[in-house]
Amino acid sequence: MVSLAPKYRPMQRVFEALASSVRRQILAYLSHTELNAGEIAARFAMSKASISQHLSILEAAGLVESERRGQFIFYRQVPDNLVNALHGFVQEACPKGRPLKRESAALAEKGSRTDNR
Amino acid sequence: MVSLAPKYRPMQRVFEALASSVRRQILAYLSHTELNAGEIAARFAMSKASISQHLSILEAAGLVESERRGQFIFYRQVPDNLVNALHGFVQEACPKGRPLKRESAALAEKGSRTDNR
DNA sequence: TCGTTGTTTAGGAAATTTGCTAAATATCGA
DNA sequence: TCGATATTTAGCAAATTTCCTAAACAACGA
Repeated sequence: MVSLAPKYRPMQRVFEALASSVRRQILAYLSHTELNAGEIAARFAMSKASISQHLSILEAAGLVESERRGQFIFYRQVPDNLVNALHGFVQEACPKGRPLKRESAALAEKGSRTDNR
Repeated sequence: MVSLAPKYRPMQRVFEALASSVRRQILAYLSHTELNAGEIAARFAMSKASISQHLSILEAAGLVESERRGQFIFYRQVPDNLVNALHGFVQEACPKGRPLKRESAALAEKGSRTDNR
């Protein structure tokens, strides 16, 4: 009988955000550069309104942040947050001795734990 | 205009599987040991039928595998698959120069790429 | 073989997600 | 200030997810 984490916990929001391939693709675009909402929307066969909604979900999950500059609103990844969330998860869910687990453990050792779980 | 990956692609199934906190918790339980369906269900305030459904989603995503031994059906994590899926994702979606990214790149260098993307 | 235990499948209701169009808000440039 | 451009918010329909109960299936032990 585990008491499950409430829905609003950071970890939950992150994984819900990552469940959509559209949102994962947006994150991939933002891994190289920042882009404004229109530039992002132009890369999908979907209305701007829908992309805007996806962006707000990514933002609520703490994975991206936005900044208005003049007429445009630019989006960029929040550094570390995605890594930290995945790291926290891998910590609990990956079998011991697996590569990513070992790497994450090493990472944890070094400090800099923001603990997104 | 990106052509999004079809829904049945491994990566998509993995992230859909991870979107549920129940399923992530199951993975966490299975990281230490294998458990039969009843033992897993006993840890949640939820019907056995529902847990069975969650298990089948995890199995369809390739994250766990099951084996009947007599009266019981045992579940265990499929080694590497979770790590590989996350690794593939991090590869595309995490900003360059971030810790996990560098670690993953090093991992990729070593070969053993199953490429779950 | 029968009854019991372990697990899944079937069917359905409630909640959530996803996409759309239309309308609202914000900024720019003339 | 007006009109055009950029983006979000509102409201809604369709699809999906999640959980439940009841029934079916599988294996054990007497």
